[in-house]
Amino acid sequence: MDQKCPASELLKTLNGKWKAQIFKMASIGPVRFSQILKALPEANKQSVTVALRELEASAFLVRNVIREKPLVVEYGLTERGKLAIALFSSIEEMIEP
Amino acid sequence: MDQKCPASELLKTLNGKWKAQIFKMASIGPVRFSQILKALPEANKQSVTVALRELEASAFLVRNVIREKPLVVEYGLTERGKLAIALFSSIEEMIEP
DNA sequence: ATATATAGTCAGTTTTTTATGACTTATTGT
DNA sequence: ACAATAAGTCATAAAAAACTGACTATATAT
Repeated sequence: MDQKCPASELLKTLNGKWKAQIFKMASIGPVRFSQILKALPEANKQSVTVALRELEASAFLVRNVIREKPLVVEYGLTERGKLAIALFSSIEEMIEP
Repeated sequence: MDQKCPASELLKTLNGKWKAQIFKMASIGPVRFSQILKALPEANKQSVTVALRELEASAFLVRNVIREKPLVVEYGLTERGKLAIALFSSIEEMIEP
């Protein structure tokens, strides 16, 4: 595998089945895992987990453990994540009427 | 399969192994199939074909037959394609230094 | 006559991405 | 005591994307 195109790689981490929706939710405020699953009933757990891990790894989201026992976790946008939101907005503007 | 997120779908058609590079080439001027293959030696024919078909289907590129016999074809950006170029530029600006 | 270039197509395999269902640890509610 | 909620993990299966190599047709160049 050989991409070597930074824009492509970035686009790839931004792309993925539920990522746009996750960004949309996170743009309002920090989101929890269960909250995402409830909001996206068609999404499956594993895919959401993977999406969150990837977005965290690329510094778009921060994982924040609110309370251990019982485990409560929140995912919030980083500054970079906010840039991604702007990107999604211009993508939405590209959608034809 | 159920996406129902227009932004996601648009992002998906923009994403794909050689699409960013194809856009970059087309931003300079109309490109030919063989030109793309030469510029991207690691790319494979089939993938490039599929990418071109998808970008054409989503109205980012126009296929233009210059001469039949011998067959010469050019792919150029549409207005929508130019919007995509702008999008790629802002993606590039997101890449960390 | 043979090779090269044009722009692909086709069948088949490999790789990557998504999805499924069961299971985990700990807490709160009834 | 029992069910539900929280945030996942794990092995596996199915679906989508990418790759491989051979092949097509027409034309120009050697």
